[in-house]
Formats: sequence, C-alpha cells, structure tokens
Amino acid sequence: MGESGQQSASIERLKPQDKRRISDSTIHRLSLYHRLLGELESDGTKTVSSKQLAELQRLTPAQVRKDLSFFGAFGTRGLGYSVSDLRKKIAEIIGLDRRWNVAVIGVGNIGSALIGFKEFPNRGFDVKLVFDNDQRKIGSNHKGMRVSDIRNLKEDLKANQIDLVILAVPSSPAQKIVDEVVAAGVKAILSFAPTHIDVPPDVYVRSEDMSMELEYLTYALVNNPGK
Amino acid sequence: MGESGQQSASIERLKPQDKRRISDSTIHRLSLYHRLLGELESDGTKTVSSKQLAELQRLTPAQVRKDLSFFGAFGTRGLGYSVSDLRKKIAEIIGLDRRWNVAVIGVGNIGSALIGFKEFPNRGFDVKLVFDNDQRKIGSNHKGMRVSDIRNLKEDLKANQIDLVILAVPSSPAQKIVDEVVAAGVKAILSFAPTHIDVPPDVYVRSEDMSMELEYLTYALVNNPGK
DNA sequence: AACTGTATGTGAACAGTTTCACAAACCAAA
DNA sequence: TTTGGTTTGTGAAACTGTTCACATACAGTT
Ligand SMILES: NC(=O)c1ccc[n+]([C@@H]2O[C@H](COP(=O)([O-])OP(=O)(O)OC[C@H]3O[C@@H](n4cnc5c(N)ncnc54)[C@H](O)[C@@H]3O)[C@@H](O)[C@H]2O)c1
Ligand SMILES: NC(=O)c1ccc[n+]([C@@H]2O[C@H](COP(=O)([O-])OP(=O)(O)OC[C@H]3O[C@@H](n4cnc5c(N)ncnc54)[C@H](O)[C@@H]3O)[C@@H](O)[C@H]2O)c1
Repeated sequence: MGESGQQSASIERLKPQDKRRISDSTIHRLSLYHRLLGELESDGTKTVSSKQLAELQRLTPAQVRKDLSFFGAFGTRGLGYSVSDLRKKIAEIIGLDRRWNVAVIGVGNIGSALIGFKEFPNRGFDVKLVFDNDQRKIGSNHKGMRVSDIRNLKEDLKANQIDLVILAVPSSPAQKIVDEVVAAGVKAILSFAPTHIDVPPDVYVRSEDMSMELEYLTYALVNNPGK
Repeated sequence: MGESGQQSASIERLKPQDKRRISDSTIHRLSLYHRLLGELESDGTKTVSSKQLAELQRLTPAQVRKDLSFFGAFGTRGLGYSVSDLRKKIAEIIGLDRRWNVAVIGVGNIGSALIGFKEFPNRGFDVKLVFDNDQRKIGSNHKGMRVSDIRNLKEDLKANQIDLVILAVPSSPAQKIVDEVVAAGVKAILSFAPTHIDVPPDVYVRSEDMSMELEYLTYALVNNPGK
C-alpha cells in the first residue's frame, strides 16, 4: 500500500470546513474556475468578482460564492477576489499544487492521442508509463514514450509510483486490467472503455463514454426541451 | 428562436408524459441502461428486472423504475422488462432509432482518434466529413477520410446535412469555428477544447475536458472523502 | 378460476443543491 | 474618521432529484 499520499511536509491543506461531503458539481465547477482564472491571469487581470467569474461560465454569482465558501473565505468584500491568490487556493483544494504520475494503458487510437496531449504536463500530469499487449507495439516508441509490456503492469506501476491510470483498452479486458491496477495500489482510474468498472470503495473511477455524450445531444435534438 | 424543431413526419415519438423537464442525470442513466441492455441482449438474456439493471451499474432499483416511468410503463409486473423491447424504447427516447451525420473539425491527436473509432458507426453515428486548416493535411487521407478545407466549412456542413459536430481544435480558434457551425444550422456540438463555448439557446453543447476529469480524481485523492 | 409470489409504477417523504436576500466587511475618497 | 459604494459570505427559502413503501397487476401453478 504505497500510502505516498499526504507526505509533502508543511502544506496545511484546505479541507471543507464542515464535514459535509462536497458535491460533485461543486468540484467540477472549481476546476472550471481554476481554468478560467488561468486565462484571466495570462490576460493580466488582477482582481475578479463573483459576478464576472459567473458570467464567463454562464453560472450565477451566488453559485460561485457558495462553492468557494465551502472551503473558506478567499475574497475581499467590496472588491472581489485576487485572481492569482484564488487560483492558488483552488489549485490546493483540487490537488493541483503538486505533480501526478500517470500511466496510460492501451496505445491505440485514443491512447496515442492522450500520450501526445501537450496540455497534460501543463496541468500537472506527467505520463510516465504506457502499456500494451501487442507484441508489435511493445518496446517501440510512441510519441517519445517507450511502450511497456502489460505483463509487467503491477511491478512497473509500483516501481514508478503511479498515482493515476488512464485506461484506453477495449471493454473486454478492462475489468481484468483494473483488478491488477487496484492490486498495485493505484487509487484513481480514468476509463474510456464503454463498460461498467467495479472497484473497492477506496478507489476512484471516472468513466468517459463518448458515445454517451453524443447520445445526450441526440436526446436534446429529438426532444427540443426549451433548454 | 428558429423553432425548426419537430418536423420528422410519421414517427410517434416517446415524449415525457408530464411537461416537467427530464433531468440530465436521468438522460445519462438512460444511455447507461441502453448500453447494458445491449450487452444483455448479446448474452441471450430475455428478461431483466429493475433490481438486476440497478445492481449491474451500482444504482438502486427505484431509480431505474423512476427514470423509465417519466416516459411510460414498459415493464410487466411480477416479471420485469423484456430486454429487447426496453432497449428499443430507450433507443427511441434518446434518438438512437435513426442515424446521425457527424463532422469532426480538427484532425490532430484527438480528432484522428475519433475518426478511427470503430464504435461510432455501431451506435448510429456516421462521420461524414473531417476538417482542418493545415494545408499539409487538407486533401490527404486520414483513416479513410479525405480531409476538407475549413474554409468550406459552412457550405459543406449544409450540403451534407450534418446533425452533429465534434470539435477537436485548440481553444483559441474554437469560438470562431463554433459561430460558423451555428451559422450553418447545426444544433449540437461536442467540444474537446478546454474553454467555454457560447451558443444561442437553441444549440446544445457538451464540453469534454479531460484534464478536468483528472482533476476530479486528484481532488478525491487528496481529500479521501469516505466515498 | 382462484391463489401465490414477485416486480412494477408512483405518490409522498426525504435529501441534496441552487437561489435569494441581506448583514457584514472592506476600499477609496473626502 | 466618516461616508458612500460595492461585493462578499451565509442562513433560509425554494427548488430539484432520490429513495421509500405500498397498492396494483401480471405470470405461473394448481
Ligand atoms: N478511438 C476513440 O476515439 C475512442 C473514443 C471513446 C472511447 N474509446 C474507447 O477507448 C478504448 C480504446 O479505443 P481505441 O479506439 O483506442 O481502440 P484501439 O483498438 O485502437 O486500441 C486499443 C489498444 O489496447 C490494446 N490492448 C488490447 N487488449 C489489451 C490488453 N489486454 N492489455 C493491454 N493492451 C491491450 C490494443 O493492443 C490496442 O493498442 C475502447 O474501449 C474504446 O471503446 C475510443
Ligand atoms: N490529445 C488529447 O488527448 C486531448 C485530450 C483532451 C482534449 N484535447 C483538446 O482537443 C483539442 C485538440 O487537441 P489535439 O491534441 O488533437 O491537438 P492537435 O494540435 O494535435 O490537433 C489540433 C488540430 O486542429 C487543427 N486546427 C487548428 N486550428 C484550426 C482551425 N482554425 N481550423 C481548423 N483546424 C484547425 C490543427 O491543424 C490540428 O490538426 C485541444 O483543444 C485539446 O486541448 C486533446
């Protein structure tokens, strides 16, 4: 169990103030704020109000303030928020004040795209390992990464202190691979396989199913709900 | 308000029974049920209960029944649901009883992956056009698709009756391209650019930001909420 | 035809999330 | 130091989504 977790000595981490669980939507919006604050910072904007922050994402100012209030009071009344300070605070909350070691499993269409994704390193994600079971791919170079043999999965994940696995294999082997990933002590998985993934309660999974995203749109198209 | 909406002649579409708007989560789960019912159908399963349907996705039986009840009564008391009938009904609800013409804009890492995605045609999505602005790519073949010039975007989208656009370009040109897509009459966009996209109220946008998905996981890792 | 067991469909209760509205706090100007 | 103008932080209200619990309906059996 590589409880490598909260080692980093001196950081007093920002935790939700009451013990109430923070909602998924709040976390999602924090990411949104963080992204936007980055853009504002590049623009040279020094200060921003909840009103501006909201308008730029089609949310309400109250929503923005409530989201932030779960974690503390970061603003100045009458003035707003310091762009760079708020960005740092949010980074700390969502764990972006450190770097994360990522492994990609499956070097096919989507796996290769992810390996070549320039934005990951900028956001704190370092793709350290990539795996496949195809002999023709193993050992070869894909966008600068040497493809490892899936048979060494468990040991390699441990040896490289991988925090996060991105799963880009077909549905059929997905669960079996996930079981190994879990056995290696990895606690977070982002899966692109369009199938349900079962994990123990201390492991976090996010499933991205692009067809399902498209289906959401087709539902809207055929039903035209007033939006 | 171009209420061009519900033309399609003869299909008596399954609509929500009351006029209450159906929640995003319900639609999302319908996709999930549809996917699972497909697997069950392949397995030769004829009948399924809300209990089974729920357990396979870690939901509750009541949730499954409530979701379906917004659209009608599809089950048989004492028995459950016919796998194939229910699948057909859900297909009709989310618009999977027809085919959809898709265009991909941006033939880079993620764009190429999408073009090569074998599952899209099986789910009713036909990639008919792909665009780029890179002279070296225009006219060339990418996974069997000829790359079109972005300068012909509007005309080509119209001429090919594209229903749905997948946006796989960098953030900077995203909004400008979306404006053109909207002008061409397309009402649904799936965007991979990590930036806010603004559209008129009758156009539907879904934004997929992979870094944000990862950030959701890092939040979980640093906060370890009991799950 | 009646009976038994089972699973649906759905109001009503509950839980969670968003919006409202306003006191409190701060900046800047005088 | 006081005042005016502005925006935060937050309880409470309003709303939305989920779970409960049970009457209802059907299949299969005798
Ligand atoms: N291509 C897309 O745009 C796209 C979009 C959304 C979701 N997906 C999903 O992502 C997954 C991968 O899709 P893809 O298009 O990249 O497929 P792909 O066939 O191009 O790639 C899959 C890769 O996984 C490898 N693989 C297969 N079994 C393996 C195993 N047991 N261990 C290790 N590696 C193994 C294969 O060798 C291959 O390199 C699928 O589940 C697919 O449904 C793909
Ligand atoms: N690669 C990934 O895994 C990944 C994952 C998530 C999100 N994204 C996002 O998807 C988008 C594309 O990423 P990528 O890695 O494929 O980038 P990329 O640079 O490989 O591809 C972008 C493509 O868009 C084309 N393009 C640029 N400007 C254009 C314009 N004005 N009109 C038409 N085409 C134009 C480029 O020529 C290029 O082919 C980015 O917004 C990125 O943030 C990528």
